[in-house]
Amino acid sequence: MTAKKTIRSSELVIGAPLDDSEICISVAMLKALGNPVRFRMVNLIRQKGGDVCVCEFEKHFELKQPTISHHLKVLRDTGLIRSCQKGTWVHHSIDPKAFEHIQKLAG
Amino acid sequence: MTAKKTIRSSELVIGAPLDDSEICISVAMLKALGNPVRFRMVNLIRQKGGDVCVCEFEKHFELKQPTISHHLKVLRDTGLIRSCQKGTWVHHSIDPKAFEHIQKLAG
DNA sequence: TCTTTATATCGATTAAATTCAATATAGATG
DNA sequence: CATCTATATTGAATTTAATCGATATAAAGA
Repeated sequence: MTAKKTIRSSELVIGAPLDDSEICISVAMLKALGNPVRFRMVNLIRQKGGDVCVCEFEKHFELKQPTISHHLKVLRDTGLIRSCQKGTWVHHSIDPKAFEHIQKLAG
Repeated sequence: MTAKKTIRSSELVIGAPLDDSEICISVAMLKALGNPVRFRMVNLIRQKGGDVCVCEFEKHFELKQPTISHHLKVLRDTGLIRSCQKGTWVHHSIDPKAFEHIQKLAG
């Protein structure tokens, strides 16, 4: 269940009459962040100021590479992070729009 | 896995050096909201302005009463809502502190 | 106190998420 | 092009979450 559509930016708050696609995207984001591994990954990227590669995550988490890769994909698919390939490495950074979106929801 | 402890209110943002209990509480909140049923429940309470009873949820969701009750418990245990018994009915309302917390995390 | 009504809990079933070994891919380098 | 290295994908096993029927509890009213 991926959610790649963009959504309107006004009145996007829990409590407003949200349509199904808005709810679907919002829930996907919150669910993605609502996992301890992924939360810590995002925390790490923010601490590092962006551009963290997969091998860096492997150092910080006692998880195998396919698992790291899986979680990064979930974060990417929900729009929380962006990935950019630089040679063999892939650098991951935060997508600020997603966090603005969550802020509005809670606001 | 419940998370009822209160947490410090300064610098509580993803990207700051969060300790385990802060992460645990934050993740529990996000996970609770990251479910379509619970998201819509919170949405409904906010739309109604608070004080929604279980039977009201039963009208809006095609779920049996034990399931509704279960989801409300998850929302209560993570601090997103508060429940207050009035006679036989139980009224549910938002706990604003939880939403401030989420806003800070994303900010 | 007996019954009714609203909500909660328990136990079982089903569905979904997490994890990893094995394998694939794709860029870099010799 | 052969190989090495970083990352992705696949498929299977395990764990966790969602759902519901049955039943319990607790307040209200007859």
